[in-house]
Formats: sequence, C-alpha cells, structure tokens
Amino acid sequence: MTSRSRAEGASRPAAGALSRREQILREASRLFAERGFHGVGVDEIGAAVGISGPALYRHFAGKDAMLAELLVGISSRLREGGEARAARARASGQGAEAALDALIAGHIEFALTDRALITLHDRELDRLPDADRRRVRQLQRQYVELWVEVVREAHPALPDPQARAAVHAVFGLLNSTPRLSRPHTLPDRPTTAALLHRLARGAFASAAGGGGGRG
Amino acid sequence: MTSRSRAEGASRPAAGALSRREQILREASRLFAERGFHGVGVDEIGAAVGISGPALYRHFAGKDAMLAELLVGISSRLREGGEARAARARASGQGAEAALDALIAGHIEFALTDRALITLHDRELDRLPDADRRRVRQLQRQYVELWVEVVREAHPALPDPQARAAVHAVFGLLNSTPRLSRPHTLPDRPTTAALLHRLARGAFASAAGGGGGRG
DNA sequence: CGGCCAGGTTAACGCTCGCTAACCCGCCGT
DNA sequence: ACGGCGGGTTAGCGAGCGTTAACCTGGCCG
Repeated sequence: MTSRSRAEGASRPAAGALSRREQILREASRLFAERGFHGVGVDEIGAAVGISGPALYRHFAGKDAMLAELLVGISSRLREGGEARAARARASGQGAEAALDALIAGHIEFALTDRALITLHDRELDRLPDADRRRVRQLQRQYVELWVEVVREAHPALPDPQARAAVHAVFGLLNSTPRLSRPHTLPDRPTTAALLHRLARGAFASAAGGGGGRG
Repeated sequence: MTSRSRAEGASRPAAGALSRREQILREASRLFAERGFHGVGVDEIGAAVGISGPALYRHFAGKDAMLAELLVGISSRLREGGEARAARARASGQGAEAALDALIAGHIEFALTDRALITLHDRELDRLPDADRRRVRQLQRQYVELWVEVVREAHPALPDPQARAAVHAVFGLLNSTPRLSRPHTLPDRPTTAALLHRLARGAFASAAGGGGGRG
C-alpha cells in the first residue's frame, strides 16, 4: 500500500507535470463522468491520485467544491473561447458564416479534448450547491446567447425561438461524441471532427426550412 | 398524513387510470431524470405516489429493478417502433429516404412524449446491474444498427464508421429536447418536432460532404 | 538548530440510504 | 362467517457516505 509514494519530495510540479490539485481535478472529472457524481466516493478519488480519502480536504473544501470548480472552469473556458473565436472570425471580415464555423470548430475542439468535462457539463449541473449552479448557468446562458446571435445573423430566416432550440440541439449533437468513444469503431480524431462539423453546419443550414434533405 | 388515501378500495385502475405499478414507474422516471438515480431515495418515490417508502417492495424487487424496467421498456419500445416504422415505409415502396424520415419522426415522437425516459436512457445506463445493462445495450445496439442500415442506404457515399458516428450524433441532437423543456421560450410541440426533423435530415444530408453549409 | 506548516495518515462520527421484519386491515371467494 | 392475501404501515438494521479530529513527518526559513 504505502509503497513508492513518498519519493519526489513535495516540491512544485516539475515543469510539465500537474500539481496535486490538478491531478485531483482530472481524476475526479474522469470518475464523475464514468459513474456519476453520487456514484463516486471521496476515497476513490483519493486512491486515483495515490493518496487516501480525507487528504483531499487539504486541497478542496469538499466534494461539492471539486464539481463546482470543474463546471465553472469548463463553462468559462467555453464562453471565453467562443467569444474570442467569434470575434476573431468577425474581425477578419468574413461575416457570420465564418463566425459560426469558428464557434463550431471551437466547440468540437473542446468536446474531443475534454470529453469527461463535456459530459459532466450537461449531466451533473443539478448536483451543485445553489450559488455555484447559478454561476454556471449564467455562463452557459451567455455561451448560448453568443451562438444564437451568430446563428440568427447567418440564417436570418430562422425565428428566434427556433434558433435557440436549434442551438441547443446542435450542442446535443456535438456533445454526443464522448459517449461513442468506447473501444467502438470510431473514425480517428480529424475525421470525427470534420464529420461533426459537417453535421452541425448541415443542421443549421436546413433549420430554416431551406432544404438539405432529399437528393 | 393518512387523510384521504384509503378511499377507492384496492380494485383495478378504473378504465383510463394507471395501476399502482405504473404510477410508481412514472414518478420514478420523473425523479430519476430530475436528480439522477443515486440522487433519489425510495421514500421519495413512495411519497410521490402517496404511499411511503418500503411499500414499493410490494411491487418491485428493489430500486434497481425499477430502473431496469424503465430502461428495458423504453429500449424495446424504441427498437420495436423503429422496426415497424421502417418496415412500413419500405413496404410503401418509397425507398430509404422515406424510411429514414419515418425513423426520425418516430424518435422525435418518443423524445417529445417520454422526455424523462429519453433522458434516463442515455444517462443512467451504467447504474444497472450487469444482466439488465447487457440486455439494454443489446436493444440499443439493434436500434442503432437499424438506423445505420437505413442511413447507409439513403446516403451511399457515407462510409460505415462515419454513418455510425453520425447516427449517434443525431441521437444526441434529438435527445437534447428534454433539456430545453424548462419554462424557457420553446416553440410549441408541432413546431419543435418539425424543426428537429429538419435539423436531423439536414445533418445526415451534409454528412457525406455533399454540402448543406453556406447559402 | 528549531519550529512551522503543507500535506499526508488513521480513527471515528453521524447521517442517509436501501432493504427487511413484524404487524395490520379490508376485500373477496367459498 | 371467515380465512387468505394483496397491499399497506412503522421500526430498525447494517452498510456506506462525506466529513472532522487527532496525530505525524519532512523540508524550508530565520
């Protein structure tokens, strides 16, 4: 049990490595995504980083606080990344369609990289204490709002409520990736990213009724 | 507490009403969808149908059994409904596109009607005991397989792994509906159904790279 | 050199949960 | 008339949970 752990001293994370705190967050997100927030015990999270149970409380106020930090983190990264990409695309003067492409590409990037977090993000939100949940919801709302604006600009024929619903639906589409990541036959990452991009763009394109079906 | 309950006797459900067992399943699915399987206690489920805690064990072997029955139920209804619709569309001789439309319409029907179940279906599967989980996964796999066949026939340019990924992604799209059903501004049901249908069809249509983006 | 503190340890508490036990009662068939 | 039983009740057990307490230790700073 207490085999090799004590080596290395307790210095800082040595350049590329993760701090204890980051290790914990990473493992916690993996476990929460796999078995659900309530399905994972603190002892398990501790064990996953080589320490045991209550030692986690040296780094976090509690189990809730870990989930809160994960969800607030990804929500703000999504929003900030989205704002930045949309702004950049717009600055280059290519119009709303390019901005929408940038949003889609950014979201796919997130979804394929931080798969566990994307799962948590729309699955365990209700397990947060009120204050954190409100914060996360606010960030999510802003992110959705950003998308809705761009979508409406790119597809002016689409009424607002339907644009909103379409955005949520496309999130569902893009966020489905984590679930099919099992050892199943799944194309490699660039192929998957390109496919998801086409699917999302095609969905928006035919949302307004313009077609996209039939051959 | 023991106010009005004892009226009505214990006869059968009186024509249109639900049996106790069905009441329990309905409330359990709602609660599980709202707060997660582990987040709901048996006392709560009992209270939701007007009986208390352990009385549930007169109807089910345990909490697991309720979830199992819910998930097996919806998985088989999805599969059977899908097979039937696809077969009917094909029998009418309209080809694979009509069959795909029928599958999409059927799934939307399910998603908009049994919202809680659709949520559970791709969220709480891992909480099942092994035997039930295998059964549910088998049904899901068959349902996916049915879609993949129809999609490949409707869009022959799409390679198999990508068709498979596209099907999963479109499930994510269609199943996203439950989450936006809050008191938010959401179009009425026929509008939502039509929108989802267009989104799904548009996604498949541009999956093969044929376009669907741009205006 | 010595004390502090970051970051671990194990023990234990209290609560909640799923489930069982023991009991009860009103309906229905004989 | 009455026994069985379907379907309820409350009490309570045992396990597992998140969390706290009490203690230990090795490196760094004055």
